[in-house]
Amino acid sequence: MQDKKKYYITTAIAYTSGKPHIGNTYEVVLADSIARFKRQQGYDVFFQTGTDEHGQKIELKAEEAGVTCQEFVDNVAGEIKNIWDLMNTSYDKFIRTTDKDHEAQVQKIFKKLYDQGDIYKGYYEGMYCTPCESFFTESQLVDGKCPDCGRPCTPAKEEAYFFKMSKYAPKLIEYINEHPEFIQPVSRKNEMMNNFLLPGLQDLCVSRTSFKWGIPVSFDPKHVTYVWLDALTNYITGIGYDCDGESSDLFKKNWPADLHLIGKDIIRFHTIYWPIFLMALGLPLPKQVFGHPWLLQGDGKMSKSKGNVLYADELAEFFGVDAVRYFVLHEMPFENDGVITWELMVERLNSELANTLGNLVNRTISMSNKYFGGEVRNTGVSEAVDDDLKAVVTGTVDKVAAKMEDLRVADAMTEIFNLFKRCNKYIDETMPWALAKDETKQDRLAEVLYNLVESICIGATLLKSFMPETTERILAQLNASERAYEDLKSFGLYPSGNKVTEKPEILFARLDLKEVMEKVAERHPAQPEEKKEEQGIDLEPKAEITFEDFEKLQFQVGEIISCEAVKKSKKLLCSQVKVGSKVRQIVSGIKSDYTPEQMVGKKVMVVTNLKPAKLAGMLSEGMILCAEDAEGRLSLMTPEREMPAGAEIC
RNA sequence: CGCGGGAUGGAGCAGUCUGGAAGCUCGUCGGGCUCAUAACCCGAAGGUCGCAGGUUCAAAUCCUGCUCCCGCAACCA
Repeated sequence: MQDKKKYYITTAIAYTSGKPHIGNTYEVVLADSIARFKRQQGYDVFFQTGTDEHGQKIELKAEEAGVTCQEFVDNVAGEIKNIWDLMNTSYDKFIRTTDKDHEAQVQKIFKKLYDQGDIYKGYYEGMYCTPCESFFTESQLVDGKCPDCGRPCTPAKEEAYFFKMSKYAPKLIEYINEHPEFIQPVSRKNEMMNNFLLPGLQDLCVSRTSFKWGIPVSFDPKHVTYVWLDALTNYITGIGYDCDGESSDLFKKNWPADLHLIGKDIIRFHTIYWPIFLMALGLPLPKQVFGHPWLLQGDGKMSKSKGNVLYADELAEFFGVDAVRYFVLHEMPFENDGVITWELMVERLNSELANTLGNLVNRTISMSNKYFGGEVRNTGVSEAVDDDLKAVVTGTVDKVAAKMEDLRVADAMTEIFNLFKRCNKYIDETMPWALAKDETKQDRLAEVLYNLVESICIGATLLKSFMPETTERILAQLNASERAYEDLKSFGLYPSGNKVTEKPEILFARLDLKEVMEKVAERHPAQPEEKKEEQGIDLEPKAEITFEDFEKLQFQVGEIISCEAVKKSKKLLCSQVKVGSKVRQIVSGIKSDYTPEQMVGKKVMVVTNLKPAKLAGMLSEGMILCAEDAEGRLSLMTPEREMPAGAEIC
């Protein structure tokens, strides 16, 4: 037996800052369908996924939750793994970046790259704003001042390690040009080239001193490894890479990866930084990186109060695991983002899964039982109509394979469902119920049912990569075993005389949209707004101040003389405000609640001794005060009686 | 001129790279059938392919300009 060809596929590792929603889950299901299909085709597949567990954000989240970082990530990683398992994903390895062997390897890699001169110690050189504790580049400054607070910045340096990206850029450009299939979809390739590679790469900061939750730099422990060198390397450490040359057999067999499946948002890191790291380590580059689109939630923005945040486990509870797998795989286009809503889920489940597939299996089994006591016989009494059915059925595997080769998973599934639709049509063409009434046509009737059962077996086998459980359920009902991949083009392998189940089980029950929506509403009651008003709004109390502190503030009535929207900004209005005899300019973030026309003529409460600042390049001399409710709606504070501009508020 | 994505029959999308009869699913309407989960099969209606120019024998597709949406970033003194 010759060695099977290997296929190493990875997903991006999920960040353990919280429970993954359906969009995150989509990626691993997509990878799973590809991995399963490759296995079915006879590849020796290794499928890795996992979690990315370091960083400042996790440090903060853990602190909020009142637990240690380790406890926090253990918890979330467990949750992620549970969802991956629930979705029936067949990963071979679940790596965590807090795994000891990963951490050790990252330290070695860091050291190696440092020793060979690719990583050097340098400084964030930039303009530093002391009060804001932030660095800015020259270009970020507004009139040479801090874009945040408007105060002057001073040149400063902070120690950090950098990776010399530019050194490898020419090699990478050459590689990408010579391997057009490397970046998928192809449209992304130009984006990377034009925006990043051709203009010249900046060196990448690979360490931080501002937080602790990370892998320490072994020779300089006040630094921790910053995300990319830590996270991206999971693809090699997970299969046993060792940079001292002691790599495992698993690594030797599987590297380079055949496919990194990632979200379109991190294409840059996977097609530029990661290949360059690999070049520096002297390793071959992955064969392909596919930046898939996103699965968005419909109904406007994702919002907990609207009750429309979708999680895989809850969807699975409503619809079943395979229905959710079907949905995310089938509804996701190749290049553009897909949409998921409860309504669409129900529609797909009813029309494709229940009507087309479930009903087909059900009616076929029912007829076999009704006419032949469940026995399915191949009588050889064929007619011309059979030919097209057989052609479609036996031709499907190649079509599916072609689509999968291009990673067009949704299209591959459509091909399989075309097979099932063809079967439904075949039933109408042959009208078994009519044959049943004719004594002389019993053998023909048997043949028709045999053709159907055989077709369904082939279709069900093809479905396995996408809906593994459904495949099993169908085959069990047909009392058949899974077909070998190479037999999917051979029609007639279902054993003649075999018996199907007596009681067909409903594969997918139709759902009533209204009922589902009611259940959803029950579970996610939209938070009534009135309730909040009744309850009032409690704020985090600020530290007590003295009267002297208060006296430092000056409030006055201001009259808005004119007002216009600030270009380049979605939220800002720029008002000319008369305070006393002078007019000053104030920029405020209230565009969402007031139009410039509404503002003009209003008397408002103004903080007049606030240090002027620049907002979106506009000078703002003061602050117009507003009340804000829980939804962020604003209301100007205006005097209850007529008051002259400039009147003190005290 | 911050970055990016989008605009195709009522809804959701494909087609755009590599110009060449406008397609899919759902919905609507009409018909057929009754084995089946009121399902299945056939047919029909419905589109200025965002707007305006240009290139071409030919443009949803290429070029130019514009409008409107949506993310992200920034900003809510």
